[in-house]
Amino acid sequence: MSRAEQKEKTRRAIINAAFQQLSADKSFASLSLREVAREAGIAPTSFYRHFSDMDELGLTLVDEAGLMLRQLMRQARQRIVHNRSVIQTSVETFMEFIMQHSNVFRLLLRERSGTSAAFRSAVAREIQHFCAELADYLRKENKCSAEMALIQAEAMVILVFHAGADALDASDEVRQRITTKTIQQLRWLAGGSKPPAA
Amino acid sequence: MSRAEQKEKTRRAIINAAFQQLSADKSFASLSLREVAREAGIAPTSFYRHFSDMDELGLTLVDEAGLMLRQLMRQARQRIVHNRSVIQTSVETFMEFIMQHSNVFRLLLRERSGTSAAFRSAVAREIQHFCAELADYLRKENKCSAEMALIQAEAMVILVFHAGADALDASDEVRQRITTKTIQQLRWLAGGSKPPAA
DNA sequence: ATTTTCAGCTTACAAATGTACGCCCAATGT
DNA sequence: ACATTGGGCGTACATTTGTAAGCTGAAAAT
Repeated sequence: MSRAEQKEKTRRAIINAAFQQLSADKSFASLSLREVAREAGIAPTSFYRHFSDMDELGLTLVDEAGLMLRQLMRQARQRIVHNRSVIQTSVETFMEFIMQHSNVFRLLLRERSGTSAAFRSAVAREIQHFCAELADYLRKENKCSAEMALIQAEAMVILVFHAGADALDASDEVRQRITTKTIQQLRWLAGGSKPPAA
Repeated sequence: MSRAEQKEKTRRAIINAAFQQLSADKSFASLSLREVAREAGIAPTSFYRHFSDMDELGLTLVDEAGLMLRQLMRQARQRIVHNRSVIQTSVETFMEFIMQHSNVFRLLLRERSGTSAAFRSAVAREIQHFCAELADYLRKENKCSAEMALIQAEAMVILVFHAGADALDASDEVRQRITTKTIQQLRWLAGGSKPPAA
């Protein structure tokens, strides 16, 4: 194996190790360099060959999470075409998605209001992308102003993300109820802004 | 000073020390027993005379935060009577409140989706109280079902809390914009549910 | 073929942490 | 007046942490 390939491989091992350790009971902040190195199967000091410190690793994780968000958005859009309710389809897709990538989602959720300013703004940036895309869709669909569309999109994203957070630790049955509830909430938001004066 | 009085005094010193150390860059999880003890002006081992461990202290903090939430609710209600818009008054009161008690609010915000299950459920309980009170108000005001009122209240609380989180670290000007935005979002929610079919 | 590069290792150390153990002494109980 | 209680302290120890220094061996460059 070439040297570059090998290096990339261990780099991924570190990233995967970090994601793996992120669970309901373990936040990124509570993760230690040594733990990650152990899980990745390398010596603690070898970590520095790839990242200058844990923060740099963290920002990489946030970037990866951002990629996943975009993937989610695409997936939701594809399903919308040949289905009934846009909102219902989107929320259900979202729920499926976060169950599959729960640790990625947990990272975004926690660092969104976490202790590191760098992390907070990195997460905020990713979520802004997400909101902007949704706002664009809403604007075209509802013919409202770009400003209102963005405000509406932000509210929707907050509600969906929050529902996701609750759903992560819930049973299938409770998750179904959360989904229904969220759909209702989004419908209120969507309905309220459609007619500029009605 | 009586012994009981003295004990209560140090207990409060510990609690205050903990709240003091909670800032934008310091979560409860990243707080160490020794740090708290140092700030409170006692020896590390004296901590155990009041709390069996940091978790017990944490739950106490959450309880205190819950008390403050109820105080906030009362304060908002008082102002509503002799003012114009209910939503505007409430959101503005909320914003003022969290600026005054930012560390208390930060605790609730972080532990809401934190790493300790005990904390999460404790915070969830406090927020549920808050939602229930609001839902009660909405039900009477809007004559909608109790179930819908609760779902609506939950959405509102999530949005307001989230706005609060953003506002904490923002400039006065940005905070004003956040306030306006939130009011708009709540109005959509409120408007959507008032007429059961319209 | 020889030199250079560099990912990964081992060893080492200082700092911080949680907490067990036991002493002290002033408020309380008898 | 004497005994007990209990809050606060100092000491001590095992762990865990981040990271500095230096070695090794194989891939890459010459």
